[in-house]
Amino acid sequence: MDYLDGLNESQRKAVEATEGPVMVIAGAGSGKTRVLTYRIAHLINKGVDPFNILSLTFTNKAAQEMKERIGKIVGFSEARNIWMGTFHSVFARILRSEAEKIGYPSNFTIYDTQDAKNLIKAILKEEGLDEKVYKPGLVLNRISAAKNNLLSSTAYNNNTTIQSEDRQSAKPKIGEVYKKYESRCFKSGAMDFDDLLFKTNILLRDFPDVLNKYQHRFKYILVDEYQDTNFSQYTIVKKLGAVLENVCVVGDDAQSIYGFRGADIQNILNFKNDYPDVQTYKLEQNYRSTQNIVEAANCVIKNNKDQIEKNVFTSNTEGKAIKIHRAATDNEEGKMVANLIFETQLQQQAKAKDFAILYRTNAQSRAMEEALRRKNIPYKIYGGLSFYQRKEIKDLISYFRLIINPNDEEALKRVINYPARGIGKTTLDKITIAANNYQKSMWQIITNLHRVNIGINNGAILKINDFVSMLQSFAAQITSKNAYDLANEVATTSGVLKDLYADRTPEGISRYENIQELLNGLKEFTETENEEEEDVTPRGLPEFLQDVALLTNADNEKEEDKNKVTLMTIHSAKGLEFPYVHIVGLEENLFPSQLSLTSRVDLEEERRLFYVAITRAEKELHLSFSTSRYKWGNLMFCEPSRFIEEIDEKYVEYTFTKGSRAENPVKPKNSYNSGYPSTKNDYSKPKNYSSQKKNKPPQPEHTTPKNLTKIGASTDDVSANTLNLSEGMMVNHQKFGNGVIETLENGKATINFQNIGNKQLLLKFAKLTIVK
DNA sequence: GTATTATCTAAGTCT
DNA sequence: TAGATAATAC
Repeated sequence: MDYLDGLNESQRKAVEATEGPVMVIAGAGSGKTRVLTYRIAHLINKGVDPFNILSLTFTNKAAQEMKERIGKIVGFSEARNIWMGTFHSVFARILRSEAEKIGYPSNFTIYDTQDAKNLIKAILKEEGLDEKVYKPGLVLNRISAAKNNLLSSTAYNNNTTIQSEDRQSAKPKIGEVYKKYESRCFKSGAMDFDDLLFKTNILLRDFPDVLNKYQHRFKYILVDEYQDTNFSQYTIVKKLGAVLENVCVVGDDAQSIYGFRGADIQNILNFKNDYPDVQTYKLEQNYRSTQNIVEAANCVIKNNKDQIEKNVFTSNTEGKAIKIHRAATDNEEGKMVANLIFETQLQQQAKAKDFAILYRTNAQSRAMEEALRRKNIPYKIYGGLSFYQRKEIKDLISYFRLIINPNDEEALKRVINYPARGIGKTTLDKITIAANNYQKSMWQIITNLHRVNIGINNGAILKINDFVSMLQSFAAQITSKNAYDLANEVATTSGVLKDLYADRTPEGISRYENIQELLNGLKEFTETENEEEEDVTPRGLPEFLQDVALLTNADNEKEEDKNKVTLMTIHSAKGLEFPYVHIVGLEENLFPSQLSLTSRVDLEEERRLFYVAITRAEKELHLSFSTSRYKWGNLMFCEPSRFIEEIDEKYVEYTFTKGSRAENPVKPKNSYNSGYPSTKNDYSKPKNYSSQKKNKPPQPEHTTPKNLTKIGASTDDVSANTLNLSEGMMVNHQKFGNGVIETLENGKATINFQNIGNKQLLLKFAKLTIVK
């Protein structure tokens, strides 16, 4: 089999060891995907039915790409039958066909984080709990962690450790919220992300026949990125593989970066305890990166304690030194990176798609975007708000969701009064209370208003009835119309299109366009008539909706986005590679994150994150930091990240003089290498300013004038206003027109406007101009 | 009941 | 600074 010839010794062994438990420890860039691909292809060539292979990947995109690669070896008609996808999407699919067993409808809704948070908020309100104490995000995290450890709300409430934890954090009612949350989701026929795994576990635990069925269906199980599985996922794999034990896990403990999501690095460290006769293979040769990059990554990771011993090496060329850049502000950093990319593009004939800018937090993308835009460098951003999470899209999709599952409470609440149809807060509150009283869903209440009097006045009842019959008429068309036609009908009849069209502001126009884009997507979906599947069922709305909630931006990359600079968080860069990589924002409290500094475990995860970031690079790696940065609206000083220092100096090159403070960081050519300072961490930052304090720092001495005005602009304007104004002055306000200042004290002014009389304004917000 | 305006608070990573 | 929510005006 000639496809095996392209593999090295250990890769080949890992591919050929098809029977029994196998663990592949794959260093970064060591051809892990290759092994997985060939292993599956090899199984199929050996006669294994693709339907009997379950391959769990970390993203849907990875699954898609792998399928394509396997298809090229064994043929696409075979490859498409493999069960392949993320844990979430594969088990969502299985849950749909088995849902009734656990009391769910097969058309259950998948709640995304937004939906889940909204539900938590509603529950907090009903329970009279203070949102400031019980922060919805935090409560949800707690519930999520519980589910990932397979704790139901009952188990949560009976667990003394957890209860005392919650009491100690002054949030003893989280357990009750969890209980309500659980039952509300159930009543709504909804599962959140964690439920997809949690309920799968319930299914496999309580229904031995189902477990048995899947144990024999999935004769071969492969799990990619095994180091990032949580207990819930681990248990699923363990159970499914318990009979045949053909479980192959691939991963790298050094790249475990999802601890916050419950991922347990012990799963991979302890794999051999679970399967004593495991065959272990280590892939240690890196084919991706230059020697400098590989060695730098090794330097960094050796600072961590817990790890499986391995020696990642490469026979690639030494490559260029890793460049370290300093900037004065976050915007400067953006400019600098944009300039570097621009220059490299010219000098090395590189394409835009060869570059990636990686950051720790999504908020950092803004400065990068702006700089790239100014230089006309095409870019694309992953993460942040996905298309499907935009308000207008979610609104329309909520209609779709309701058509398919009318009990979906979060969808109902979103659209029952959007566009405005006179069903206000009071009415909604009454419905909610009734739903809770009768233990029914909101939909069940509003479709039975003629039977129970819950104190809604007749006018409102009429409006509700209109809404209900509109939805019912949509639902009636579900089989007769294809997804696009029905969606169009919904968008028009519901008034969503009209409402968005009426808004002619630029944002409004873009919202309208987004809806159009969604409809276009649906059209395409409808027209690609299941060409791959044998059965030619027309694709309706239910099929489209099935796992929209699980889609991310990466999953629907457009053709025109192919040749663009990639901007993403390091987390989402996992598994990817780029010739030129810029890691930005290497500052203490940002990377490593401030929240990680108190525990060794968290700090080690940050370090692994840095390791992941470094090892994305093939040819060139640039690290940059800024000496000041906006945070929560304040300019703060930053210290360079400790991670920079962890790389041996022989692999790096500073593009500025560490001791001075006057370098222009944009021009690396003649400024690097000139004299390292003897003291560590001396990056010319004034020592008396701690980045913890929210002091307003002095202006950087040698930044460009342009930048200076930009930093100071907003604050200066305000203070100018405050300083120059005095009582009796005539000022102009954008909306209120001209008026005379009557009083003026601590940032507040009472102004007598000619048209509307007295008004109190905060000078911080009011954009006043002096008339005389 | 709805639309506009003022005020508050938040930015850690993802399915 | 922005988005979410509370307060206020209509």
